Amino acid sequence: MTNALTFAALADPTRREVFERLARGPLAVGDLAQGMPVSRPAVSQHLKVLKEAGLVTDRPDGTRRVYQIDPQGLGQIRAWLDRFWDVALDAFKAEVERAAKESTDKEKGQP
Amino acid sequence: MTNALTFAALADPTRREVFERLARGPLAVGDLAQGMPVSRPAVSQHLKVLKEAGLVTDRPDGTRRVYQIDPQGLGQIRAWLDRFWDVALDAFKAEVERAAKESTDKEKGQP
DNA sequence: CTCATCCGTTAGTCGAGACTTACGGTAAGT
DNA sequence: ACTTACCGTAAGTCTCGACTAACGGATGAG
Repeated sequence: MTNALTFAALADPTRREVFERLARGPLAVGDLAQGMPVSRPAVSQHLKVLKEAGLVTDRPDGTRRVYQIDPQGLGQIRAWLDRFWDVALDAFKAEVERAAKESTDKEKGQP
Repeated sequence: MTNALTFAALADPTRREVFERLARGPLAVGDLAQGMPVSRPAVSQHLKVLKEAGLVTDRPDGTRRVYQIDPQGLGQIRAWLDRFWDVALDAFKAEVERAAKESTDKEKGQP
């Protein structure tokens, strides 16, 4: 159950903002923190969490450090999601039919 | 961006455990809390969060209350995921090529 | 009409984590 | 060599939320 890190990483709004910005293209930490409501070290800490979750990758570029999206983390969530997708739809469909049946029973006065 | 509630809901391990149990079939709160490491009120609070996130639905059954999976919440995440899936793969592919080019440049001594 | 069962809510505690400030370390420019 | 730019990390503060214990409301059985 290693996807715990991935869910925890995407739970924070600031971290999702960082991630969505990186989705538009690779960025250095300074450029990333530019225009964000938090300080640069805060962004750096968030990037560390995202990296440990497999959501981003970093690469040194001189004195700068460029971050970029890593599909691996998204793959984790997608795999988890697909595990429940079909069963969730089936369960919901069954529930709708059950509720409909109960409703008709109520109209006729259930024996 | 209403999916904030969904991500926050799935971030907690206990809540994911509850959700995964419900994926195997509808359950009442007591049966759900049975065998879990937390108290019944804790489970009840978690169910409230999951319900507000659109991940579960509840239905009264006498003095009991049966909870069941709601596909809506999963749909939220899936939609969010699909927004980044293609662009993430493309970005990663471009990065791989860029790294390969840099590697060959280093071997030949980059002009 | 009790009595028992099942559940949600409130009050209160406690630990996790999000943030800032300050610091040290590395690479490029002059 | 010195300075500047850029970044990660350590220390400290503070808010949020996960949890338990206790209470109150609603339903079914006797």
